[in-house]
Amino acid sequence: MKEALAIREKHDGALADRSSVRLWLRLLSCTMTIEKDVQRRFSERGATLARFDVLAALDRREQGMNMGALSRALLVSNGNVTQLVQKLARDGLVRIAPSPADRRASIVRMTAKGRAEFGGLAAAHHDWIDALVAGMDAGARENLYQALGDLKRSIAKGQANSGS
Amino acid sequence: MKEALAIREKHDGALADRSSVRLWLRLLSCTMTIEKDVQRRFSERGATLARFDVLAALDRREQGMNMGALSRALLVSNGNVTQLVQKLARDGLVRIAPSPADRRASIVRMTAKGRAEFGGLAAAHHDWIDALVAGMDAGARENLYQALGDLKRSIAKGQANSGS
DNA sequence: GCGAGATATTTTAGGCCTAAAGCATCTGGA
DNA sequence: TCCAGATGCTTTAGGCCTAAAATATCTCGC
Repeated sequence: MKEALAIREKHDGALADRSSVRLWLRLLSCTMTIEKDVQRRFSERGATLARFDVLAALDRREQGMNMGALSRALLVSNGNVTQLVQKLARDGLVRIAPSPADRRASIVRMTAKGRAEFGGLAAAHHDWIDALVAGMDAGARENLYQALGDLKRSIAKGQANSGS
Repeated sequence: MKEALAIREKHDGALADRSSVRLWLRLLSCTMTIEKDVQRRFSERGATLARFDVLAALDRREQGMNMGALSRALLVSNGNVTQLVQKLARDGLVRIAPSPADRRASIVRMTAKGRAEFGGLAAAHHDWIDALVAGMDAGARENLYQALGDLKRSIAKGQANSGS
């Protein structure tokens, strides 16, 4: 019965014969488990992670952001941002205004309603994350953070070496 | 210009005031960067990660798996597996047979064509992963692997504590 | 044997995401 | 001035994923 709590790694046993792949599968497994947990909790509150991410990017940017900046900040495609922002605007959480400087561009700002919604979700969100990492002491957390920093540098190098 | 290689973390600066959230955002950023890279490379070969995962689960299971087992192995919903398997069957990479023991169930097996396709993709896949972690020495990789093990245990504990 | 609930799967409706094509507008050089 | 290419955004077509409802079948206790 204590197996019930173990987090499973995709294709455990198959493929995992190379250490780099084993590392990647474990990384993926941890991330997906957390992400699905967070997604589920958001959806219980009628929200989604993607919409939350948009609001987070807009938070404390009183002056707003245009679509391209949002797309870059969120690491998602332009078309995706269009879709998310239009729905957020329909729901009154953001407002889209034409850019005075460039008629192709629009400026997206959070509304008061958006700010209120974001505030509530953000508080819940970091409580959830806190709970998921609560089993690690400060040293273990810092160690993981640094190790991920190593990975991050390695990824940047690896991507640079193998062209676009 | 050297900023161009830096991997960005979502809502850098906002939200990241709690160490647990900073850790989570870095984890997410590393995972997403690798995953998108892998996705892109698969799609250049006319494949997708989701389909690859199904084939990987079926690999060296000569006797096949039923849909539920696949769903559990891949950590995705039943409906999702139905859809993926039906398309793989259409493309001749897997075969769906009725279970002799249970008329509700079906047994999915990889075909020779599927096995061939999987072999090629699997080889490429671990080369890509190798390249992405090549910037870390063996010690750093082992350290990250262990640190992710800590996280994994913490997640399991955290989920257990906060009910389903 | 039978029926209630469990189980295996599929269907449906809908959200997220991308690449590529298309449209509008801007900008810099001839 | 004018226009070619760059840029900002939207649309389209399509893949991934989920939760919940619907089907079909199984199983177990009476």
